Amino acid sequence: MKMHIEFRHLRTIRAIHDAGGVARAADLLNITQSALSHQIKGLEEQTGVELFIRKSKPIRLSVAGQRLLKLANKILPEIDALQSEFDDLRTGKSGRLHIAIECHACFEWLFPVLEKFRQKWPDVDIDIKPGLAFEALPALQKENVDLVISSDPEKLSGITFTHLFDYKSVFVASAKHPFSKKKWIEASDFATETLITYPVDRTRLDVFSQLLIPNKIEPAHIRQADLTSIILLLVASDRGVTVLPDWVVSEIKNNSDYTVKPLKKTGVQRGLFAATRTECLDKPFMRNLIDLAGQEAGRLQKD
Amino acid sequence: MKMHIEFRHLRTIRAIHDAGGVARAADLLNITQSALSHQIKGLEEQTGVELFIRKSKPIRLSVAGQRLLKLANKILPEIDALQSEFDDLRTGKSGRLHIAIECHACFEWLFPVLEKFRQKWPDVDIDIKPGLAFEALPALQKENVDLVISSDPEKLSGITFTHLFDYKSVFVASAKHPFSKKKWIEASDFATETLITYPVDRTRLDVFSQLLIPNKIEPAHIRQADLTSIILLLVASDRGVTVLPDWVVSEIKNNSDYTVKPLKKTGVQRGLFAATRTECLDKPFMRNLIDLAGQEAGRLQKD
DNA sequence: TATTTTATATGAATTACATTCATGTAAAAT
DNA sequence: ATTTTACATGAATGTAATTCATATAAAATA
Repeated sequence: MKMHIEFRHLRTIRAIHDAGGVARAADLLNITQSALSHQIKGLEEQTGVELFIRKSKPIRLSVAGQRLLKLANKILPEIDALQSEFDDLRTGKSGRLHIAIECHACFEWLFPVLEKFRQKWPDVDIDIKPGLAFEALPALQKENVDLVISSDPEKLSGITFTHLFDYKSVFVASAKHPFSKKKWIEASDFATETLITYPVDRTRLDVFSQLLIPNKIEPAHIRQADLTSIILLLVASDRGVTVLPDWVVSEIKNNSDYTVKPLKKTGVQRGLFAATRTECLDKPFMRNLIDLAGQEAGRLQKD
Repeated sequence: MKMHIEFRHLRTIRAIHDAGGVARAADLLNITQSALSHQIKGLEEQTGVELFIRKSKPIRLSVAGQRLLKLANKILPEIDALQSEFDDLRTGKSGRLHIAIECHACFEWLFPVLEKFRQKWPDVDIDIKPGLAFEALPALQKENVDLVISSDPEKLSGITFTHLFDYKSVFVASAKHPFSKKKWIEASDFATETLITYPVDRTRLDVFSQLLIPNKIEPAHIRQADLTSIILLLVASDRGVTVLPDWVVSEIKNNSDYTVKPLKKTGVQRGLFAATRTECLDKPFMRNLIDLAGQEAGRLQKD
């Protein structure tokens, strides 16, 4: 009889020990006594050792049997634990939420959202994957990430874009800057300026994608800074100008150090979207994250 | 499809991960690709979670799949370890050696034997079970113990008695004791004496079973001591007399503090036996223990 | 001690289910 | 665009686990 040790056998050993006999164990396992008898016989042949002492009548575990029982007691709870982890995954109590962000400024509002989220869904594995500028949506399709924050919804099979909020890209300069007298800023105005941006690809910056590239304008200089607060510091000290989402500058709108102007006469309006695999929208935690993001956006807009 | 997580699945997950794909894993496991495909599909239905990401072409483990892999890497080595432990048990490299001793004085020569044995068979679980005076042989039959040291071989089914050595039970008293003038000691001589014995049942003491009980003699007093050295100390200071195996007293034979006499004119000769379950004699470590016991006995006799 | 009861073993039949075979489908590579 | 590679799937097959019917043997009981 060719046969491996299987979980069935571990359950059997445990049951025979707990129930104190094959017949009672059979009841416990909803199986016939005969099946168990065959089973342990097969197992003994497989392993080559006697697992039971058959000289007394409810049979007892031999030394080898006790060793096997020890393993059973170690292993069986682990599968049970695994199953309940899987249950959590299935019901959406736990899961993976790896995020790619196309829009760099979004960190500003995303972090508070994730903080709230983390408290509500402690079992969800949250991570932000950097360095996925272009590949963010393919990565989403390939399940390398689970959420992409993007301003450019595309029609992609299996991917759903959920609108979070709209914002305007606005020009920010020092209050002393000559452009403070202008009503709005045109693309050509940048030709003589030092533009301060996040250190990411141009295509991910609204000022380029919406204004400078279409108009084929190149700023006089470009300077990069990681953090929004650093950018604003540089701008305040007149080391350059920048373009930021309106909700980022809302806090300095009434600060006399800065001047804030719309881009073009009409302004540059953009939307922000949460891209997910469509089936992931069924997961409670994913819906909840999108809800929280919307709420946080509303809060920012009000300021 | 009703199905449990089985070791097969753990091996499969591991193989798919190691080989980097279902087809290669199938080779590794000497099974068809189709079988694995069915297998993992069944497993996913059972567990209720997707274990693989099928959007890329060699399929990759999902979060849940990685969790399962972790369990596989934890559990699979444990069965391998168990199997090799079972191999040791089967070949007799390891095993259980629980000993019951009917004759209390036997500790004297058994301990050095066990010490040698322990060094040669480090994987054998040695223990001495106390409190099995009468029940020693039934316990042996029921596999509660594996070796009984006994002076009274019986014909019992499945039990083999191996002769270890013969010894004489001899009378020991202080050199100042009046009996030092006697050629030998009779049962009736004990009627006036304080007899010092091990604190065990009379039937396990040669002086009673071979001399006093058959002759219906009761010593004047009985005093008990655990250790042979204590008994000899008491005897030396003339607090009583005792009866011990000759190999126990060999070391004090030429000591002028003691007088040693045979029991009865003919002496009381006894044999010592190792009782084991017959099938256990096939085990190398059991034969070796009996050999070692014989050797140790020879050494004691020479003194 | 004999007898009944309880507990396990076993051979044959059955059932369940894992595997294979043949083929389809879809992603990567050329 | 086409070929190649990798996985999926339905039906058939084969194997092994389970059941059924019954034997055997140890404990309990009378």
